[in-house]
Amino acid sequence: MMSPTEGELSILRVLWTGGPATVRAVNERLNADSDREIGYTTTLKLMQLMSDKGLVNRDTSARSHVYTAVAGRERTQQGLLRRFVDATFGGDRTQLVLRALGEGDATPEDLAKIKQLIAQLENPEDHA
Amino acid sequence: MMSPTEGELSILRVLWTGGPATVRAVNERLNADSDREIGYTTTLKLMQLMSDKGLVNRDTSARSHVYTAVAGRERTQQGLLRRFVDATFGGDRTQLVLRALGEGDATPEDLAKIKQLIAQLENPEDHA
DNA sequence: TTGCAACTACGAACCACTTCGTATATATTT
DNA sequence: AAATATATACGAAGTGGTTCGTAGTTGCAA
Repeated sequence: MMSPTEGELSILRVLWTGGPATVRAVNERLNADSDREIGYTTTLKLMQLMSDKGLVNRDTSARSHVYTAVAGRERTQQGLLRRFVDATFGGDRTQLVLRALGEGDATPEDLAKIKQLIAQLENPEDHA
Repeated sequence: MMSPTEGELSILRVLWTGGPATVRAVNERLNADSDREIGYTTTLKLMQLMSDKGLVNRDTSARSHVYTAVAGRERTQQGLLRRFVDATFGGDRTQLVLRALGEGDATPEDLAKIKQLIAQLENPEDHA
């Protein structure tokens, strides 16, 4: 599965969180979230290309086509993460984590979640 | 400070780890690390552009110019990380961390380092 | 039924990045 | 001194992504 570009990713995020949607719905959501005004046909074109690439599925039975994300959220994020950590941290994932936590605005809840995962990784049998 | 592109980043990584270097040295290091053969003039051009952008400093006193990274490693990585986490995880840094750790190949040493940082974040006064 | 609104299709321009060829200058070797 | 190797400079093309205008179609409302 090919990695989405930034523009494609912003559309996938809409479909991941809100479920299947029309071009208009996606475009409005996109414009609601960002300051930049994005033209309707721009979103349309992008979603058509995504359909060609197989990133989304397109239901053409109604006049307004309904698009559904095909690319899985976790798989896609994993793929992008790998590329990013290779390019920016030379593949060292721990460096990435340290840098991400180092910004200092993680909440106690965030830290708790992370600690819990670490505990699981250290003692797999406790949670198998 | 502007964010470097992927190509620029690969050059910065060489300068960060090895210190100031000539175009030839950087190009050889680049080719040693990757399978793709990168032309000498390609590296040259890229480094010239980086000099124009202020990402690197250029010492032209010798015939072979010597380049030094200007963009700081940590700052640059922070900037790229921010963009990435915004685009891919909607700005949720904790999601990024969980995903990064979830791949499952972190060593006990990695986990220890991360735990230590978390401890510091939870009890700042112990390390102030 | 006539006109207006909303939809899809698609070409084309634009932009940033990358890559390399070629020209030219400078050092080094024979 | 001539030939060779190595540098920089720079134009130009290729690529991928984004953006939008315009044309054509379909539904809906007056």
